[in-house]
Amino acid sequence: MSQQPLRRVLIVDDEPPVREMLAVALEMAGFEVTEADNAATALNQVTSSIPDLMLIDWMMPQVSGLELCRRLRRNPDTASIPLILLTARGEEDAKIKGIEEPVEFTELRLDPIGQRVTAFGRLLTLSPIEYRLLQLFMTNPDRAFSRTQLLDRVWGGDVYVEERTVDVHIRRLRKALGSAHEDLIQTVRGTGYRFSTTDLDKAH
Amino acid sequence: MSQQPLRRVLIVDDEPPVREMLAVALEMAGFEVTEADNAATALNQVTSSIPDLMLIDWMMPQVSGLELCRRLRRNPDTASIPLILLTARGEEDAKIKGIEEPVEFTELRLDPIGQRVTAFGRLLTLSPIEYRLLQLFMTNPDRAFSRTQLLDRVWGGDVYVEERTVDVHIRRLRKALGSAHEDLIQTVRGTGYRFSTTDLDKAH
DNA sequence: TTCAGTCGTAACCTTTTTGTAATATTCCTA
DNA sequence: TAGGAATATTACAAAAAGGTTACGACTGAA
Repeated sequence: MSQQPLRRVLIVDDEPPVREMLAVALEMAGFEVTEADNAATALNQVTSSIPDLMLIDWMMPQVSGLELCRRLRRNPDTASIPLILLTARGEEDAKIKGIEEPVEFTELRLDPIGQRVTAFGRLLTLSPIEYRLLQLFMTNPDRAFSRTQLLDRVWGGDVYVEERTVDVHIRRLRKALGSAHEDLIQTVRGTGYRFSTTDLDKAH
Repeated sequence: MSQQPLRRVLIVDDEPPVREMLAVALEMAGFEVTEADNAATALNQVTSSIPDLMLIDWMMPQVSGLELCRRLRRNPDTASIPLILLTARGEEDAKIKGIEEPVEFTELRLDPIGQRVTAFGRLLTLSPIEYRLLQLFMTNPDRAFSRTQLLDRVWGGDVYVEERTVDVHIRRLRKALGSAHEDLIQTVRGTGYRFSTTDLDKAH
């Protein structure tokens, strides 16, 4: 590799580990890396210094990668930045589709486009955090999340709130879901919470 | 975006949709894209034409992305190609480490993603310590652990608890596993415990 | 500015988990 | 086969974890 004119790369990804991995790989490859953990920060950074390339995570809370691309394209100053959307693999595809397609379990339906949740066809009222929590859960069923993971992925990596605060929001979410669906949010003792419809019979 | 000297990009990914997506994005960004759906093909292509950058999927059947990187680094001709390993998001990391594949022995199944254990398909109720004990055992079958080792690896190195306490938890774990699986947790007299499906003890 | 909706925390309550000690059993070997 | 050592079981009180509720601080819209 003779020259290295493509120097500055801006990575936009809400998940620190992924960002870190990419950053390390790119730095080892000789690039100058800047990071942003959400679309807003990225847009901000871009105005002050135009990178030569942007790596953008498709799935991000609040403003998705796709939306970030649109905004960049809309602005003449940033319209010509080469963009690479980082998508994930196999099981992740479902998650990506999860942005555009409704997810449904046992009459509980989450519509990511309209950002609405219905139970038996009736609209539920969820606060923003409750909605994002539920979206994370429903797009990752049967997966246990620690409180820290939930904070990272629902609140965002840069805020500091008590872990116990998660419990309170779980409580609020359960309450909002109503008796018919509240047990879909299961407690994983010693760890955190999990969304699951398979309530395998307890052996005893 | 004045010049565009970094032209040729080789994408190595076994999944057509992901490859396609990256290819389209890169081509729109002005790059010249070549594709390979496995490590062998990639190595082959690289010898005939050295790309300016390679995007490599970490998780590929047969030869993993990481292994492909090593091979490229080993060869002086390809050692200096900038590489970007495409990893998936958060949860994938754990899978790469191999922690997350479900483990199963004789109808006893432990699912690390959901943090659940089932016996004959029915959910078992395990306390956090019991779960961690079982996970250690099942991921290290046929290996005897001393009480001290168990304390270190399940409780963590910084706590002080009596060694006898391990016995109590083994008892609880066996009980929770039920008669069909309790003997999988074998006592190694004078040493500690072991998880095994083969009962080699009888010989002497 | 007011009002309703959200949030994060602290406080308090309930349930589960855990560590130990005390007591039974089982093993081995003298 | 008896005795001592190593485990298995049980019971229980303390500690930890999670559930709930209440409340003050914010935020935005009216």
